[in-house]
Amino acid sequence: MKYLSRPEEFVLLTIYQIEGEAYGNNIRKQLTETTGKYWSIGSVYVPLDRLENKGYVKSYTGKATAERGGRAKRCYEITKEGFERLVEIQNTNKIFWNKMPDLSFEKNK
Amino acid sequence: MKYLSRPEEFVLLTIYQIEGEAYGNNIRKQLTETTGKYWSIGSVYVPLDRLENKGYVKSYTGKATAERGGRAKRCYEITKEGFERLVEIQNTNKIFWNKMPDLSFEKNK
DNA sequence: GTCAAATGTTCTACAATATAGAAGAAAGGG
DNA sequence: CCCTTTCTTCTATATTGTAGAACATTTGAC
Repeated sequence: MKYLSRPEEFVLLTIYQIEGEAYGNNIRKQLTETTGKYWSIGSVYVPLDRLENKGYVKSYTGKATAERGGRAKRCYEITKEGFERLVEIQNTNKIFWNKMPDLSFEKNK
Repeated sequence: MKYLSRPEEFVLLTIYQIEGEAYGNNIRKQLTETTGKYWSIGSVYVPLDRLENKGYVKSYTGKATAERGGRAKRCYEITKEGFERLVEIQNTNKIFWNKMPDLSFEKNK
């Protein structure tokens, strides 16, 4: 097999979707909002590191212009390889899921 | 967080999709066919066990009527809890992916 | 200046999962 | 019987998940 894990997928996808600078804290907030679930610090930063090691994202030091203090941001952008992974995941999702009806509807039958 | 892992998701979904008896070897063949990738024995059976431990599937001993000998099959069916998980995954996929254009197309722009 | 608050990241560590494949079990055909 | 086929169990290592303490940096208030 060898797909990205779910957390890696969601982090990667979030970087792709965020408009403007995508950095750890930011990504974490977005994930919390999108999923409505709690994301610990580690469950964002660790996958981020691993994605970078695998070459799917690369980082640069963000502008230190924080609204109210704060440490320098480490911003991420997706690489070509990372993008290709996303395409692959999207295709896999299609294959597995497109044949499925809406299950939350199905449930009530 | 706490979603099912990818392998668990795919195995569970495959059980749902298979018509007739869903047992390990069967599921493995189906996964290979669906993804076009190699699935080792363990990468099917281990998630299966874990899904059962978590109560998302339950098993029963299948009919020993093999076409040409063979050990008794252990067949699986999805439980109510397992189905609810699938619904949840489908919803999460929707949230994350529905806003995305077709990336394999996007790539060529 | 210096202290507290705000914003971010690094690091560590243990739990859980992924993944491969050797070995074992059962049934049928010759 | 024994070989082939079909199928599962078991085991073991590598990789990921997940949480949060600790640390770093900047700003505003006084």
